[in-house]
Amino acid sequence: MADINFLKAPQPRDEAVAVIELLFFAYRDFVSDPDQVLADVGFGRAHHRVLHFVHRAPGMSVAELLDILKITKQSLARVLRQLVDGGYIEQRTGSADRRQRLLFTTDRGKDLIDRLIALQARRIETALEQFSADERRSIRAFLMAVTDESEHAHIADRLLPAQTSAAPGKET
Amino acid sequence: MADINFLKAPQPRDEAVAVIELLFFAYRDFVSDPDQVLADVGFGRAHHRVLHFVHRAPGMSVAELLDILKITKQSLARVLRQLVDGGYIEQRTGSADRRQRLLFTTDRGKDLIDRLIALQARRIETALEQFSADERRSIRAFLMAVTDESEHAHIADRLLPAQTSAAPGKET
DNA sequence: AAAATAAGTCAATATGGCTGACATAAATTT
DNA sequence: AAATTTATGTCAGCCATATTGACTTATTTT
Repeated sequence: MADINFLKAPQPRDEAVAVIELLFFAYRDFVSDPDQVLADVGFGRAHHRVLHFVHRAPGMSVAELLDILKITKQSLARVLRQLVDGGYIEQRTGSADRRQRLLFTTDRGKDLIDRLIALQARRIETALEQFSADERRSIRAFLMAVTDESEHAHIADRLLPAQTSAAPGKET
Repeated sequence: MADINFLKAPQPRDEAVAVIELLFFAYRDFVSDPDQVLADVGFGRAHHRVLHFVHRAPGMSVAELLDILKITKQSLARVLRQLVDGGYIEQRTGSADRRQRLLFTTDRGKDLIDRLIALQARRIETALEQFSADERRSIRAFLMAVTDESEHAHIADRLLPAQTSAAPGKET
């Protein structure tokens, strides 16, 4: 077997470097899954990211989206415009704060993002199959730990509950 | 605590979506660590990636590097030229195949990549601290499983042995 | 009324990627 | 030996995504 070495218990720095590279390879391959579907509708990965997060947290403001993506509003502008013009995303004036433009996916947007998520989820589900519930918990906890501490509350509050709330009665 | 939900055991699709997002956040933050250092020398993330992999597998050919990065030679050209012109990477004609230009980091290149790796490794080491050796093995195995199957031999052969061989006598 | 905020826009620029075409040298095949 | 293939480099043009900076409009907060 060629892939035995990475399973060894290496020195801390070596282990970190291995994980750095594994993160690169994993990310490189998993973000490329939707490329063909995106190209067919004339979109890129930036459109995918916007659609994904709007879908996952419907009604989010533009400012919140910018904060998740960590890009400037000028960068978002073109991509969001194309998504709105193409009928994938809808903007509604906020009721509490009428300055806000709250973002929602349309049926068309939902159809597209569902197809994109299916491609990536298949890869992730397959990768997770070999692990126990505890091991999967560790994997999720590790990825969270790699993320900036300051983002944790953000992520847990706005994104992850949206998914666990779909499976109620499943406490701790 | 706000970040309890992601630790729950969710439905397969929900779990996959959570992991997709966690991968996005983890990658987003960990690749940004070296940005300031890179900007100081006038380089970007593309230079970092090239320097990293050349450093980790000294003497690799241009073709091998392209295969790892999954970009075209025209995309690599400018970045590699700047690294060579700046004295960070050295090209030597292959002895077995004189068409090849084998790539090596110079002392200058090693100094820079060492600083960049230190930044990312600190983040990864900190994230790994809370996990046992078995859990860490699972984390590495998961990231490998997310990567295309066809890349496994490549990664294990060319990259990871270079790091475990640096700590000899540390078997299993 | 004044100041701050949310969003949008215009303009210029940088980075990193792409395709296509072509050139050179060296290795391999016939 | 000639023809072909391979490894690399290069020119030219283009596209997608991102940046900074300046400014506008509508709305909310002070």
